[in-house]
Amino acid sequence: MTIYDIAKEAGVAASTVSRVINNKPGIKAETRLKVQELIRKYNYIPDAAARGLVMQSTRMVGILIVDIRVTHHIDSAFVIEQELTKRGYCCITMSTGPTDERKAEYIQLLEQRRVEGVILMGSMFSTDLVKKSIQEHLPKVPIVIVNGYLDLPNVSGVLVDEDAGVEHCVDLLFSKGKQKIAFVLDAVSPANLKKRQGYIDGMRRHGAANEQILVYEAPESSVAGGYEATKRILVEHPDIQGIVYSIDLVAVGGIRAAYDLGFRVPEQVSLIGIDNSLYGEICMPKLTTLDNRLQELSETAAGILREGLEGNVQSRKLMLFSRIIEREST
Amino acid sequence: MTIYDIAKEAGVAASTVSRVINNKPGIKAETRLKVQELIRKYNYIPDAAARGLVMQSTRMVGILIVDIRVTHHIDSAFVIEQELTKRGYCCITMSTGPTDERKAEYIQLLEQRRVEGVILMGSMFSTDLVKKSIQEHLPKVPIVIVNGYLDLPNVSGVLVDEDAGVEHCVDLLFSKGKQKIAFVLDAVSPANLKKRQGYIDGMRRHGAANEQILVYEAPESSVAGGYEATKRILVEHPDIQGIVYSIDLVAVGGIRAAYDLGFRVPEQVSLIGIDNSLYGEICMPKLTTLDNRLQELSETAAGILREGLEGNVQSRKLMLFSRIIEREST
DNA sequence: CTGTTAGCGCATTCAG
DNA sequence: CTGAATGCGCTAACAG
Repeated sequence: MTIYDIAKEAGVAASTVSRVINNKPGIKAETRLKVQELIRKYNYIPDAAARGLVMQSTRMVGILIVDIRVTHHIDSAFVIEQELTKRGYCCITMSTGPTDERKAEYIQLLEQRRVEGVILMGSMFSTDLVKKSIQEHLPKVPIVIVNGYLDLPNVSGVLVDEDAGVEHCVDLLFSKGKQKIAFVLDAVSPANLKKRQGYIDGMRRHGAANEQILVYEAPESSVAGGYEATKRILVEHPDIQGIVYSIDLVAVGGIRAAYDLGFRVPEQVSLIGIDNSLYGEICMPKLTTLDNRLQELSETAAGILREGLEGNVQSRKLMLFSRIIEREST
Repeated sequence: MTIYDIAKEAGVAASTVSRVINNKPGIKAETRLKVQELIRKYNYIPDAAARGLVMQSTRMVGILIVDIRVTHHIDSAFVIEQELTKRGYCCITMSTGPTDERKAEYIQLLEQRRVEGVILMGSMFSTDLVKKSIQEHLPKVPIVIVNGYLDLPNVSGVLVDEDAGVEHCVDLLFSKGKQKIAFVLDAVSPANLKKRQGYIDGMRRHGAANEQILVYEAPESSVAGGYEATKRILVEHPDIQGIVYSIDLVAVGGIRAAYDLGFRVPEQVSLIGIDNSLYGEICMPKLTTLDNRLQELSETAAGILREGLEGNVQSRKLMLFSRIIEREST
């Protein structure tokens, strides 16, 4: 079923059908009605690709995520998708996987689909290879990185001051008399390195010496990973008083490890996560967490992309402020 | 940049460029090389929409989900997306929201994009309005419903025997001497009604009278909803011995409610969830849960859709078997 | 081995 | 108010 089929049966030209579909003025009410009736009769809907070809506009945007199963990423994608769908855009959301090569490839896939805008979810996209791929394949398309940044004229970044936030976490622990504090990293990403730096700066500011800076890396970004890392800390430093984790998911494994090894939380050791995720509300005790403003971050990113889609493509860099949500684990 | 631009600079015809791009045989090695060089020079990639128009194939599939933030739905979508992306399809994943009208509208959106296959995630899509919309808009496109079914020649369903599974949960509780058992429903969906039926059948089989069938509805599908419902049960029936929940997320709220009200789990009251989700591993005690085989369900759905995409469109109905994973809450 | 031509489904001139 | 012609970027059939 095409406009020609409709046109033939209505006894008009295809252009007339096109005009009716697009609500263009200057059509006799009678013919308009006849055409509309046929459109309804056959449930006809114009082909978006064909229309896109002539209009030079696909009304598609791409959302690249390392792994859509990660809750804070998909939560953010949800917010952005809602906003863009409302404005008539179709979002193609893809899981790239962790490797840089794949991320670059997926940018190429998006070029192939001629997307008009791109969201890159997470600091993991702030890499040189991604930058190069953007320059080669999407040099003009508005791109927004959520919690990341690349210095390119068509790329914007919305960031959170997670480094300062972690520093405040350290402050909070010190204010409760906890001075021996460790930091657990779930993976090496720009965002996590910033968090680690916040930990280091906070500790230094409180007069910690080098050997009092305790950074551990979880074997994987999971509950089990947090469990393992925490067990190691608790064994190697039984007098530890506080642990800050790069994400809630891993912190939640830490809570279990502390319980299993007989450490009382928060009396003996205080635990803090990052993300303000559902995980932190489910565990026992409930997790104190650094809220990195995912909702606002996503809304802001969607807003910037929307401006870009409307023609105002420029590079911007915004910063939001994190805050601590204190619950039962501190 | 189009094939014509490449062709002109290479001093050949557009069709020659097309042949090179598509690796067609019968091109002099010399010209092939020259064209390939220019393609690389300009990072040229053919427009998927234009190609789709002439090939009559978009290589796009749609994945409709009520809410992509629901973990078991997005986990399933991930598996399917991986499989289809690997085969060169581009997935457009959309959150429809809970209303029937929106679900029907989104099916229309997918028609507009001329998708070649559709995944409908969850039993919430087994409704008359969705069925009608499929008949009107996508009567020929292969469609697979994950954990749902519609009687249409182009629609397949992959289901889990969650009713029998819940019956086994009731059996498990009885085997531990727990006879006073309630069931909590997080929402009214075909799948949840099946689960409820399993509870009722199980109770009846163990000789329960009507007044011993205790079905509660959580005010919302969330931790808080499960908390509220459980509090009500515990207050109205302080001698309750077991509670089965329609999903882990809600069960996890129940664990907290039991703790707050001073009920010991599992000694006093045993709790069972459904989904085998991460939530159940995070909470304390860890949740016994009915594994509804999400992974296999998704793989099977992807497999059936793949067959449909390859031309073998037919209506099929498959059933997988759930199993109980016993942890600390029973 | 390669160029010419036509057409995929649509919107947009320009005539009338 | 409406129709015929053109082209968006691409592939395929047919010549040569």
